[in-house]
Amino acid sequence: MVAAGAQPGPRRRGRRPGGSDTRGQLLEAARVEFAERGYEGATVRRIADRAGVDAAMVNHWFGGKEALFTASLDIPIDPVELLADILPGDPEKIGERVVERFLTVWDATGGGPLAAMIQSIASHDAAARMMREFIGNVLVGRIVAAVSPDQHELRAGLCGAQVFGMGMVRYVLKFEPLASADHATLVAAVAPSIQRYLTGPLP
Amino acid sequence: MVAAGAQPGPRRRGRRPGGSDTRGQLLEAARVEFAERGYEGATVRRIADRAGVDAAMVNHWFGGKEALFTASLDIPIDPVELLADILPGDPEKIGERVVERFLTVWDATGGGPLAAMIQSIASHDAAARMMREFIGNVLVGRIVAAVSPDQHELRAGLCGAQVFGMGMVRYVLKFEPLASADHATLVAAVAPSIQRYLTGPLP
DNA sequence: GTCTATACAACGATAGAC
DNA sequence: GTCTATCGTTGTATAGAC
Repeated sequence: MVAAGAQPGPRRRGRRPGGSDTRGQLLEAARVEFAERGYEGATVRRIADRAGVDAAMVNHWFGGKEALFTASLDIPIDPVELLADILPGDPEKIGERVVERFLTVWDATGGGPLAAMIQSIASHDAAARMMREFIGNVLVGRIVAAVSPDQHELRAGLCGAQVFGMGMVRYVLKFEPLASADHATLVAAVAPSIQRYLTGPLP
Repeated sequence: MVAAGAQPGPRRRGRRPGGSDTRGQLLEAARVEFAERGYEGATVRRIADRAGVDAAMVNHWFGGKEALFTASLDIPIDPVELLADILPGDPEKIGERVVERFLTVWDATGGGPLAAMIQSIASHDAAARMMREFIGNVLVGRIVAAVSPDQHELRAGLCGAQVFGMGMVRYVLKFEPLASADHATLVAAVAPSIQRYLTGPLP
């Protein structure tokens, strides 16, 4: 579609006076768009639109769509807050806190971002690599480092698989009654598995 | 639609054998392409090419790409074979057989189809609905119907979540060492959870 | 003046619709 | 088969910083 006659704001060409943070605004817009639409669904033009700049700025500042994507994944969520909520307390009940916490986070967002993230992971190796490193080194990695006696990486993978699967079935597949079950039911059902993956005996 | 070539000889009674089955060939081609490339990755032209017909046939027979997609999902895999391999034997060891069986299936395909399926589920409501019904009514549904004492749907969802998550982390995310772990290790680690979801006590 | 940030235009590719 | 829309990308002119 051609630009409509009513322009929302004729953007001037040339360098902006003052400190314009185009790069930062592109990053912010990219996080939203990638989260909402996945890697394929998000378009460079739309991200640039949201940032209020031209699409060419993506190439200028990042080199392309993929580079923008990886750059935007630097801090998807705040791990400090998450870990501060999970780690303190009885180590024998950390499985319950993990399940409860992820349910709370995903319930709030409605599952859209989770579906977008899964879609990105499944369709783009770069996204899979990013998420893999993020889960292993930051999210689950720090949990197992804090509470697991051995085999930290394997435990992290098992724990991630259980949490990921629960999110997928509940929020993406929307499989009933799991999709509508309350937190207490799911915590009681799933937490023992998480607890065993984290602190229980492993082969 | 073009009929088979005019053949010399006496006129046959009844339905003519070898009539062109454009619709069926499109379905078959669509299953392969959708499985290999996901919904977005598969193109109407390529499916039609594989079927040996013109792309316009997709519109003619199905009405569009999405309708072809849903139609192609009718029978993704053969559930009879799967269940015949899992159900017989000690009910207390069915968890082990479930894990072993899915690992074998997915190891053989290398995870590509799984990634494509996950991508389709995450990006298309129609795919999610299809898979939900397929899992609930056919795959896991028959397992819980055979071995679970109660709460069949919840148990099916929990079981599906664990299996799905394991496949996602192992084949799509490729999270080590889980991605390279042998079957025995994963069966020993995951089967107890599956077993509890299927036959154990639930809240 | 030089350099950099910016917007605009247009290109080649591709996919879906008609 | 053709048409149209849209994608990511690139080239280029311009406005302002230094």
